[in-house]
Amino acid sequence: LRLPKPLPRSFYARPTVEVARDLLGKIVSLGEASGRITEVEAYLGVGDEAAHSARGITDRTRVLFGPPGHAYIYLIYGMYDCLNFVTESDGIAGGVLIRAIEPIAGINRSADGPGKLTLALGITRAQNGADLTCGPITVHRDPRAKPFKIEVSKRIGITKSADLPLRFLIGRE
DNA sequence: AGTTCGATCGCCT
DNA sequence: GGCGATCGAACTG
Repeated sequence: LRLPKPLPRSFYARPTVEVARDLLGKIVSLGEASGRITEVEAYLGVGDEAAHSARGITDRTRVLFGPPGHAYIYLIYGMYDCLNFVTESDGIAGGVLIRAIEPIAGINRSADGPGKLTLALGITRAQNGADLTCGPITVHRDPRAKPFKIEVSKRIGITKSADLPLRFLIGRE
Protein backbone atom coordinates (compact mmCIF):
# COMPACT_ATOMS: atom_id res chain seq x y z
CA LEU A 1 0.00 0.00 0.00
CA ARG A 2 1.50 3.26 -1.17
CA LEU A 3 0.65 6.18 1.12
CA PRO A 4 -0.16 9.69 -0.11
CA LYS A 5 1.66 12.67 1.39
CA PRO A 6 1.07 13.29 5.10
CA LEU A 7 -2.02 15.32 5.99
CA PRO A 8 -1.12 19.04 6.08
CA ARG A 9 -1.14 21.19 9.21
CA SER A 10 -4.41 22.81 8.08
CA PHE A 11 -6.14 19.45 8.67
CA TYR A 12 -5.38 19.72 12.39
CA ALA A 13 -5.93 23.48 12.71
CA ARG A 14 -9.70 23.12 13.13
CA PRO A 15 -12.20 22.51 15.94
CA THR A 16 -11.21 19.36 17.85
CA VAL A 17 -14.46 17.45 17.30
CA GLU A 18 -14.26 18.06 13.57
CA VAL A 19 -10.69 16.76 13.43
CA ALA A 20 -11.60 13.77 15.61
CA ARG A 21 -14.38 12.65 13.26
CA ASP A 22 -12.22 13.20 10.17
CA LEU A 23 -9.39 11.12 11.65
CA LEU A 24 -11.52 7.98 11.48
CA GLY A 25 -10.41 5.88 8.52
CA LYS A 26 -7.08 7.71 8.18
CA ILE A 27 -3.77 5.84 8.33
CA VAL A 28 -1.11 6.31 11.02
CA SER A 29 2.39 5.31 10.07
CA LEU A 30 5.75 4.99 11.81
CA GLY A 31 8.56 3.37 9.87
CA GLU A 32 7.33 0.09 8.40
CA ALA A 33 4.31 -0.05 10.71
CA SER A 34 0.92 1.35 9.81
CA GLY A 35 -2.74 1.03 10.75
CA ARG A 36 -6.18 2.44 10.05
CA ILE A 37 -7.72 4.60 12.77
CA THR A 38 -11.02 3.11 13.96
CA GLU A 39 -11.68 4.81 17.31
CA VAL A 40 -10.83 8.26 18.74
CA GLU A 41 -11.81 10.64 21.53
CA ALA A 42 -11.84 14.44 21.55
CA TYR A 43 -10.34 16.35 24.50
CA LEU A 44 -11.26 20.02 24.51
CA GLY A 45 -9.27 22.92 25.89
CA VAL A 46 -11.90 24.75 27.88
CA GLY A 47 -14.82 23.45 29.92
CA ASP A 48 -13.55 19.89 29.62
CA GLU A 49 -12.43 18.79 33.08
CA ALA A 50 -11.29 15.42 31.73
CA ALA A 51 -8.66 17.02 29.51
CA HIS A 52 -5.08 17.30 30.71
CA SER A 53 -5.16 20.90 29.49
CA ALA A 54 -8.00 21.79 31.90
CA ARG A 55 -5.54 23.19 34.47
CA GLY A 56 -3.55 25.29 32.03
CA ILE A 57 -0.01 25.02 30.73
CA THR A 58 2.40 22.76 32.64
CA ASP A 59 5.55 20.95 31.57
CA ARG A 60 3.41 17.98 30.57
CA THR A 61 0.63 19.81 28.74
CA ARG A 62 2.77 22.34 26.89
CA VAL A 63 2.41 20.68 23.47
CA LEU A 64 -1.39 20.61 23.80
CA PHE A 65 -1.32 24.41 23.80
CA GLY A 66 1.19 24.61 20.97
CA PRO A 67 0.75 24.56 17.20
CA PRO A 68 -1.54 21.91 15.67
CA GLY A 69 -0.30 18.82 13.86
CA HIS A 70 2.01 17.60 16.61
CA ALA A 71 1.95 14.44 18.73
CA TYR A 72 1.10 14.67 22.43
CA ILE A 73 2.26 11.43 24.04
CA TYR A 74 2.08 10.80 27.78
CA LEU A 75 2.52 7.97 30.26
CA ILE A 76 -0.70 6.57 31.71
CA TYR A 77 -0.98 4.36 34.80
CA GLY A 78 2.79 4.11 35.01
CA MET A 79 2.98 1.67 32.10
CA TYR A 80 1.41 2.69 28.83
CA ASP A 81 1.96 5.52 26.42
CA CYS A 82 -1.07 7.19 24.86
CA LEU A 83 -0.99 8.96 21.48
CA ASN A 84 -2.85 12.20 20.79
CA PHE A 85 -2.85 14.62 17.87
CA VAL A 86 -2.82 18.32 18.77
CA THR A 87 -5.65 20.40 17.24
CA GLU A 88 -6.84 24.04 17.16
CA SER A 89 -4.64 27.06 16.48
CA ASP A 90 -1.39 27.79 18.29
CA GLY A 91 -2.14 28.94 21.85
CA ILE A 92 -5.44 27.06 22.09
CA ALA A 93 -5.48 23.61 23.70
CA GLY A 94 -7.15 20.62 22.10
CA GLY A 95 -6.28 17.07 21.20
CA VAL A 96 -7.57 13.81 19.82
CA LEU A 97 -6.73 10.57 21.65
CA ILE A 98 -6.20 7.68 19.23
CA ARG A 99 -7.90 4.70 20.87
CA ALA A 100 -7.70 1.93 18.28
CA ILE A 101 -6.27 1.09 14.89
CA GLU A 102 -6.76 -1.80 12.51
CA PRO A 103 -3.29 -3.16 11.57
CA ILE A 104 -2.29 -2.67 7.91
CA ALA A 105 1.43 -3.50 7.82
CA GLY A 106 4.38 -4.20 10.09
CA ILE A 107 2.25 -4.92 13.15
CA ASN A 108 2.41 -8.23 14.99
CA ARG A 109 0.07 -7.72 17.92
CA SER A 110 -3.43 -6.37 18.51
CA ALA A 111 -3.82 -2.59 18.49
CA ASP A 112 -7.37 -2.19 19.76
CA GLY A 113 -6.69 0.12 22.70
CA PRO A 114 -4.79 3.37 23.34
CA GLY A 115 -1.96 1.62 25.20
CA LYS A 116 -1.83 -1.27 22.76
CA LEU A 117 -1.61 0.72 19.55
CA THR A 118 1.45 2.63 20.75
CA LEU A 119 3.14 -0.68 21.56
CA ALA A 120 2.08 -2.05 18.18
CA LEU A 121 3.47 0.94 16.26
CA GLY A 122 6.56 1.38 18.46
CA ILE A 123 5.54 4.82 19.68
CA THR A 124 6.82 6.05 23.07
CA ARG A 125 6.86 9.37 24.85
CA ALA A 126 10.37 9.91 23.50
CA GLN A 127 8.45 11.15 20.43
CA ASN A 128 6.32 13.59 22.41
CA GLY A 129 6.01 16.82 20.43
CA ALA A 130 6.89 15.23 17.08
CA ASP A 131 5.65 17.13 14.01
CA LEU A 132 3.10 14.95 12.20
CA THR A 133 3.65 16.74 8.89
CA CYS A 134 7.34 15.74 8.78
CA GLY A 135 7.50 12.30 10.37
CA PRO A 136 8.64 9.87 11.60
CA ILE A 137 5.03 9.63 12.82
CA THR A 138 2.72 10.60 9.95
CA VAL A 139 -0.99 10.45 9.12
CA HIS A 140 -2.41 9.88 5.65
CA ARG A 141 -5.59 9.68 3.66
CA ASP A 142 -6.46 6.05 2.82
CA PRO A 143 -6.32 5.69 -0.98
CA ARG A 144 -8.75 2.74 -0.84
CA ALA A 145 -11.13 4.42 1.62
CA LYS A 146 -14.77 3.44 1.49
CA PRO A 147 -17.73 5.23 3.16
CA PHE A 148 -18.62 4.22 6.73
CA LYS A 149 -20.98 5.18 9.54
CA ILE A 150 -19.68 7.02 12.61
CA GLU A 151 -20.86 5.93 16.05
CA VAL A 152 -20.79 8.40 18.95
CA SER A 153 -20.62 7.67 22.69
CA LYS A 154 -19.28 8.87 26.04
CA ARG A 155 -15.53 8.73 26.59
CA ILE A 156 -14.00 5.70 28.29
CA GLY A 157 -12.28 5.55 31.67
CA ILE A 158 -12.80 9.12 32.88
CA THR A 159 -14.71 10.49 35.86
CA LYS A 160 -14.87 14.24 35.18
CA SER A 161 -16.96 15.62 32.30
CA ALA A 162 -17.86 11.98 31.79
CA ASP A 163 -21.15 12.41 29.95
CA LEU A 164 -19.98 14.38 26.92
CA PRO A 165 -20.48 12.60 23.56
CA LEU A 166 -16.85 12.89 22.45
CA ARG A 167 -15.93 9.31 21.50
CA PHE A 168 -16.16 8.42 17.82
CA LEU A 169 -15.83 5.00 16.18
CA ILE A 170 -16.23 3.48 12.77
CA GLY A 171 -19.57 1.67 12.86
CA ARG A 172 -19.66 -2.12 12.91
CA GLU A 173 -20.47 -3.68 9.54
C1' DA B 1 7.84 15.93 51.28
C1' DG B 2 4.00 12.88 51.26
C1' DT B 3 -0.28 11.36 49.18
C1' DT B 4 -3.50 10.52 45.71
C1' DC B 5 -5.04 8.77 41.58
C1' DG B 6 -5.29 8.39 36.63
C1' DA B 7 -7.62 9.42 28.79
C1' DT B 8 -4.95 1.16 30.69
C1' DC B 9 -4.29 -3.71 30.20
C1' DG B 10 -4.26 -8.51 31.20
C1' DC B 11 -5.10 -11.96 34.32
C1' DC B 12 -8.12 -13.79 37.86
C1' DT B 13 -12.65 -15.45 39.58
C1' DG C 1 -16.84 -8.05 36.87
C1' DG C 2 -12.66 -7.08 39.89
C1' DC C 3 -8.01 -6.03 40.80
C1' DG C 4 -2.87 -5.43 40.73
C1' DA C 5 1.06 -3.49 38.22
C1' DT C 6 3.75 0.85 38.25
C1' DC C 7 5.08 5.88 38.22
C1' DG C 8 4.83 10.70 37.64
C1' DA C 9 1.94 14.88 37.74
C1' DA C 10 -0.70 17.53 40.54
C1' DC C 11 -2.55 18.60 44.84
C1' DT C 12 -2.18 18.99 50.07
C1' DG C 13 -0.18 21.08 54.02
